[in-house]
Amino acid sequence: MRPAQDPPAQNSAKVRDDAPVSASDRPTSNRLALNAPRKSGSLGRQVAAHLRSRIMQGEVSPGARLPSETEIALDYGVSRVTVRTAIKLLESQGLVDVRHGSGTFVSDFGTEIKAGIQELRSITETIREMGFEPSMERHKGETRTASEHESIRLDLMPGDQVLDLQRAVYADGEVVAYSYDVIPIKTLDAQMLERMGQGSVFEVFETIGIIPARAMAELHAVFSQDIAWGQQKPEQGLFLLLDQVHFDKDGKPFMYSKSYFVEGRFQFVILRTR
Amino acid sequence: MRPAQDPPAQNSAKVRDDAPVSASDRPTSNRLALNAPRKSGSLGRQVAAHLRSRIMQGEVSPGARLPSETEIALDYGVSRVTVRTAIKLLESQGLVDVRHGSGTFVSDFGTEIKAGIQELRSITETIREMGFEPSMERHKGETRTASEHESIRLDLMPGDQVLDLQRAVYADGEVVAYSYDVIPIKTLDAQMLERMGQGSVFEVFETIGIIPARAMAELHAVFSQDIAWGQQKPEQGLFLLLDQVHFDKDGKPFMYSKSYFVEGRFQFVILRTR
DNA sequence: ATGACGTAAGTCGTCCTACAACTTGGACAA
DNA sequence: TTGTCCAAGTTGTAGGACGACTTACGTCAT
Repeated sequence: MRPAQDPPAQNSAKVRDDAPVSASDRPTSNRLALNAPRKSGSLGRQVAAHLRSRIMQGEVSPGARLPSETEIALDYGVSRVTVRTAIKLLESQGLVDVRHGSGTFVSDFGTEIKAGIQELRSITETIREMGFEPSMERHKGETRTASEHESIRLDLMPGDQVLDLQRAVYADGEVVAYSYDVIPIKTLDAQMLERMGQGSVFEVFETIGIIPARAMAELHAVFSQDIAWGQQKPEQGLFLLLDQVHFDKDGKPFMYSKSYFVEGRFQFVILRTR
Repeated sequence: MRPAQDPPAQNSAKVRDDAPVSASDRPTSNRLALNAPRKSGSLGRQVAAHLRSRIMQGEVSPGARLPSETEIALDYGVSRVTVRTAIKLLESQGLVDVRHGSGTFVSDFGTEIKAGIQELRSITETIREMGFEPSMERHKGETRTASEHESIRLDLMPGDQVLDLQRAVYADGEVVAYSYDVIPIKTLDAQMLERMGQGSVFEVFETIGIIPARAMAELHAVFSQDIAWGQQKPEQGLFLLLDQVHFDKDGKPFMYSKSYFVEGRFQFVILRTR
């Protein structure tokens, strides 16, 4: 799985149009039209999310200048302070580049990245955003007692029960990863347990009010024949392991997952900023 | 190399003192005392850097509340707006947690992370910050013509010369990574070329005014016997490859590096935020 | 015609003041 | 004891103002 993204033609011969995007071919006002992404968080975050989606959809091309903060503020009907917090957020994500006295520009990477590691999304969602059709196959889904190692990471009492999910993740029918998830069943009923196995676990969590806020992950290279299974089991046995614990906004861990990405099938891109 | 950091005792039985840090046992004012980190960037960034170092040095313990924005503003002699931009920056780095109506709290991770992938630092510097003594051994250091692949990534003309650096990176005398760096020699003189081989290449770049602003990296798992060399060559042959291009603030690529981290010797921690 | 210079407009950075939205803890009444 | 309400403290947003920086453009001397 290597989405549309060869050696990113950074800034070589790329045309840079430094003129702000014309306002003619888009709605005359975005006031109160914060409906594209979901409607949560502070006003600044909402504006950030909306700007983000506009950038992602290519309304402003990479390298081009955004409208000035004042214009955006008028456009959305918010104060310039709010716009600034929104832009600061996008800047910290490497999506835009703010230059004192000059303007705010869409980063040359930005739009291509999307699936950077630093953004907290489910694998399923990431695959879909990259233009592939995600699917899953459940290999195992049973409740058992948490191991000591898992109890520590998930902040559980000894003997607590967990849901052990083992699944293969596909993109357009090709296996890209093997997922080993462990979820405390404290706050789950039978119906939830069943739904967990189907699609994205994050969507299920969302329905019960658990929204992921942070994840603490370790990266490892793994060489083993005991990880993959099924028809498409890759012969090489080389994986990139993302070993992570997910936390909600209150800092409570709600899932411990080991994701083994088949080397070469999934492109990990990291944008590091100062 | 597994620095002091076992299963991070997240939020289990950790004592949370929600009282702001007392102002008695530290300088009564931080006004104009922005000397701890280097003195660059906007005022907001300076304040952020200073707050960051204060947090890192444990002046405020994880989970504890920071002084209010108003207090900090008075303390540093800046406006509350500036303090807010600083805090927003720290929040985006996952260092603090801002709660509306309640206060700003030091993240439970925060202080332990430091060496996350997302922060742009040299390997040398990272090792030092983790409490080890970094050293290097040069295996090769010669100039040659750039390959086509390298020319594309570094935005070079065909036939341009590059410095090919092959080094082993040690932490407390133990090899942790093998570094393959490619640097265009356009803007380098003979003296610089010599210094490149010694310590951190970033320090040399800094002296000639090139400051890294972004890096675009790919992650891969690699299994090969042709990467390591020297006395301590690990027998396993399993590496985590960080394949990255470094850019300065103007978006010009100035180095292409492949860093092969020996699996198990170097802990990669990623903090993902919403 | 060409280049250096100064000027002015545009944009982000910072400041000030004020109020709204939210959280927390304590006072108070049932 | 329990529940409700209120007040104080903190972060979020607003509006206006000015400083710092960048860029484009016109002027002027060469």
